[in-house]
Amino acid sequence: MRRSTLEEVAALAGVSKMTASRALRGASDVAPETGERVRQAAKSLSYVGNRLALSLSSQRTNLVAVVVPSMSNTVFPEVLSGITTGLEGSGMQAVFGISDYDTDKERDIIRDMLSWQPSAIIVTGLDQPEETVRMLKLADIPVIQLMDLDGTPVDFNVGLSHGDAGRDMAVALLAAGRKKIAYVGSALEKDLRAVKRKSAFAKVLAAQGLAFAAEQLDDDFSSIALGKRLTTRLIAAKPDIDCIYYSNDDMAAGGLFACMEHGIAVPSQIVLAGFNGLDLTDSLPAPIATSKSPRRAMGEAAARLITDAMANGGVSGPKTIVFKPPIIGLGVA
Amino acid sequence: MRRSTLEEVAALAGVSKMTASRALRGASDVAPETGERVRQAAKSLSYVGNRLALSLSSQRTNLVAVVVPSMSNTVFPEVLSGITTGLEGSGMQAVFGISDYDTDKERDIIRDMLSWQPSAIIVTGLDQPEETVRMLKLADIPVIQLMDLDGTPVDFNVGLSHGDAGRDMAVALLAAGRKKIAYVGSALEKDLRAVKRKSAFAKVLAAQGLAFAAEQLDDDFSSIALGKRLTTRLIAAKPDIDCIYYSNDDMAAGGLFACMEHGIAVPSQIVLAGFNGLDLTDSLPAPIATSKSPRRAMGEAAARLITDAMANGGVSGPKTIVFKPPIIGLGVA
DNA sequence: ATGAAAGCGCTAACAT
DNA sequence: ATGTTAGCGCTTTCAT
Repeated sequence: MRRSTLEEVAALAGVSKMTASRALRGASDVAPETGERVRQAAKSLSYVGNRLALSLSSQRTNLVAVVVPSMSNTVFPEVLSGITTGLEGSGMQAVFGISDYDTDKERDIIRDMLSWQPSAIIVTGLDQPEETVRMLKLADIPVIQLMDLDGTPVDFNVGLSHGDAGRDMAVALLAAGRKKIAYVGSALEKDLRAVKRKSAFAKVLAAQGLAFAAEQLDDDFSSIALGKRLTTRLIAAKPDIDCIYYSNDDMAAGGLFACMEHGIAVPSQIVLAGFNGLDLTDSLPAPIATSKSPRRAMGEAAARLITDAMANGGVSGPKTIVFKPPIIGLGVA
Repeated sequence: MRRSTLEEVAALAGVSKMTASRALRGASDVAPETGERVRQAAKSLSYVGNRLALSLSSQRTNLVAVVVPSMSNTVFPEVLSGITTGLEGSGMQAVFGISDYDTDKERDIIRDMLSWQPSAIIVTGLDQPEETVRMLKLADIPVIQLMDLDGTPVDFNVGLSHGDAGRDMAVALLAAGRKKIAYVGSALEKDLRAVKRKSAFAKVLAAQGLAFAAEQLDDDFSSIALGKRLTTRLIAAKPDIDCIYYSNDDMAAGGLFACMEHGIAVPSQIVLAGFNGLDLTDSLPAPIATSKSPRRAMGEAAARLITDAMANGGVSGPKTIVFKPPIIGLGVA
């Protein structure tokens, strides 16, 4: 069954296309009775407007393109959820793409999304290669770089400093009396923000004449299972450490399970520290320290930035929104 | 900076729009040297095609609309990930919408997605109200109902029987010698598939002259924290149970943490059973039983169904693809 | 191998 | 309050 068009609705209602168009958009200047007739006609034909035509004609899609690196880390679904919530009622609609932490794929996806003429675009992080940046600039729409602040933004920037997060965690753990700190990480070639945290953390150690007492890395993406495996390996190789800094909470949670299996008391014997502040962390059988990143809030802030920019016709407030993740799970800070 | 159009590219290359169009699509009948000139022109203008115009004109979007109830349960991101993987290289592109387990919102989102003229649509479950079903049928594109098989499909159907899953788990737990089985659930008014599992489970109990020995329910959506809270409440109220069936694995994992906190041995004293087979479950400090649902595989199967339907011009194989989730984490089955 | 004309389904802008 | 004209940027179809 071919979909019916506005023209058919108009014919059935005995009016012109324009009047039908106005009526269906709840327009101002349509006679109530005419409007009713049009709406009846539309209903009886099960008319569904064609947004391709609408957007091509009106030159506005009200689409917000969003590119995130992954869906398997719960962090990003939460961000997306924040974005959709923040966009609700604005007439804007989010469209998602996944880059798999691959900059080439990211470039292609962004190009693809831009071809749909979105009204704004949100990308993750600010470490896009030059070519991608150029595309984003040429698109001539609000560009929001989300999650990270450490770098030079193209346009809008919402996030937190991963450098600061790593630094703060190092300071906190040293303050808590930890001395022999190991690092456990996943897919560091891909996860640039984890690298930023790690480097800043290491710098604090270095300033105290310290260094990571041991390290376990893997190319796979973070997961509880991987955290468990690497931790098991780590404590076998280096049983005398008193703290482990992980690339994120998934890894740290897996680390906790490894410690439990090996009868290591957490946090008294070894303190475990991650990043994100996943909901999971407050239900765990032992506390792990973490920097609580406001994922939904960042998504909502990005959404608000866009709706504001749309409303004010491009004129807007600050281009950068800074979040500061508190450290939790370390007892008294 | 206004985006350049095909016309401008053509002008710069000194050819007609049509030739430019053909060249950029890597067309068959373009002189190699002409093609090169056009591609140069496009590059120098940073030309990005307008897919609205393309799709409106060609009457094909190659968009696959996907509507899932939630993003916070890791299950759905995994399904989406399976879909995108399965679509890769087919020229099709997935677009996601979230219904928040709300049938009205689902209807609106589906209507909205249909207005973009997708080439196919994937929705979750087959319990859509009549009005939504009518819209789906009228869309006149392949419709895939995913995750569930218990009901009457509109068109294609990929999933597993939640009734069977509940029944099988009940049989397995009884076979394992469990007698006093409690139920812990979340948001059952919304999560119809969890209800199907629960009902089928209860039916097996009834056939043995048994019933749930206790029950803890909550309106909130499933989470580890909620599972922990409800389980704590349950074991306080009814300490003599020997098994708990949960609405899903998140809840069961929380249940495990509650048991650990209260010194209850899992699985010797109480067996915990969930649903999904989340990756998390094999890293946990004690085993929980679960039905391992093939989430990525279901997504990929749906994607393949679509690419096949597109390729064969609508003619295709079976309309239904059945998955059977094995029960794991119960020792010998 | 290339081009011209027509049109996809809608709205913007200008009538009336 | 309603209609008319033009056109969004591309592809399809038919010429050449």
